[in-house]
Amino acid sequence: MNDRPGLRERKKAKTRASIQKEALRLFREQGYAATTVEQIAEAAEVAPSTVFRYFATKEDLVLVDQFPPFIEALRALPPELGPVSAVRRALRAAVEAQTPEERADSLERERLMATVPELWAASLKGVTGEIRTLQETLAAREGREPDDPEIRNITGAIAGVLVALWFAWVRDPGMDALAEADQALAHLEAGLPLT
Amino acid sequence: MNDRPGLRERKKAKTRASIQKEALRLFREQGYAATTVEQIAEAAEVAPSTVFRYFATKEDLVLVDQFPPFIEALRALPPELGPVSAVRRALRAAVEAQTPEERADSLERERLMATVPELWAASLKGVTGEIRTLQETLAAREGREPDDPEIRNITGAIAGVLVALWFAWVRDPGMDALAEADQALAHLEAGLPLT
DNA sequence: CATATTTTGAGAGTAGACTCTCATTTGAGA
DNA sequence: TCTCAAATGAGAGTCTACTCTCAAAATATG
Repeated sequence: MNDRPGLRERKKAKTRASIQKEALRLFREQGYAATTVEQIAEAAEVAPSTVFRYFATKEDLVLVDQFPPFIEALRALPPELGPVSAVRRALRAAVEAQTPEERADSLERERLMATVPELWAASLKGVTGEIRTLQETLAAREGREPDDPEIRNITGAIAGVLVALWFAWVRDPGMDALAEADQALAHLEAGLPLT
Repeated sequence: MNDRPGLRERKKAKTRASIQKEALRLFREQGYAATTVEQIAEAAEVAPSTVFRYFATKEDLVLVDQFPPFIEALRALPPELGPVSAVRRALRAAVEAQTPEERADSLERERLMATVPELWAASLKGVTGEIRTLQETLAAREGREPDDPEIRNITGAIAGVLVALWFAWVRDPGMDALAEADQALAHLEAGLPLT
């Protein structure tokens, strides 16, 4: 009847974290495809079969959910706000809710994913699901069907603008991603004028 | 000195087409992952190793470049047109230049690519390059740098809207993809109002 | 301490994409 | 028809993600 997880649970969490950490390091250093599960197991000092006990597939070693906080922030915003404006605020809120450490970590991970084609590819299944969720959430805010073409276009445009920014950021890591994202969404909200 | 390719070349083209055709049929009927190269070889009445002589990887059986015609159409349009409007016309021009057969074929292919995560992932490297090309082309039309944030946003929004439509179309193959694309771009051009 | 449960390691096994080799066939050209 | 080069078939072989089994080790519990 102990709140604190027992030794067994703590050890499991540690093992899991260690496997994932080593995997990401190897992926970064030598590429996704070129890294075998065996190497990961060895680096994490664990048997290969243990890796599969923690992560069903190799791809799962990369996938992480940072999306729910954003969606929750979005759902919490009043529906009077337009979709783009709401996304803008939710994004800011979600980022600001992270500790600096979490933020650095997720930036590194995003960077890794965008840099290594195999990883970007591997994360794709998740990304499309996330965009679909965004679409459904925006639709709900406006009291429309998720497949409403206008909602679909807006969702697509938001995602497209952010992904384009993501790629630009990868080429120039110096930029302030959050500020740029805010500006980009503002530009989108204004109807994408060429000034 | 015959213009017409010799028997050998014609046979090769035929074999290649036959392999690809059977592969697409099997993918459609029983799924991509569930179809083995061996089955494809058998259906095309060819040895498995022959399949790999024509297509370096299983993924290559699906991937195709239809992008250049579109970009050329875009480059040919007068720069007075706004970016979105130009893309709209170029898209229409590129599609209309296809024979009905080519069109049906590429729709089928697109469908497979959007449906099967491995393929969508495999085509990703190409897609990102294409979007970059689009961005550069639009920038040139406007006399701007390719990395101009406004150009980047517009390019991202166009791509996002079209990709969102693509996915909607996959869920509902009945829709007229070209007409919908035209409408979606018109909506984008109007600033994505919610009516 | 003793027993029950969970987790792990070791390793054998499967499937399927992809490679290589070599003998055989087939079309090209004189 | 004869010779040469290219294409093919047959099949053995590799690589790696992923599965399964079972016994040993670690941990929980009384």
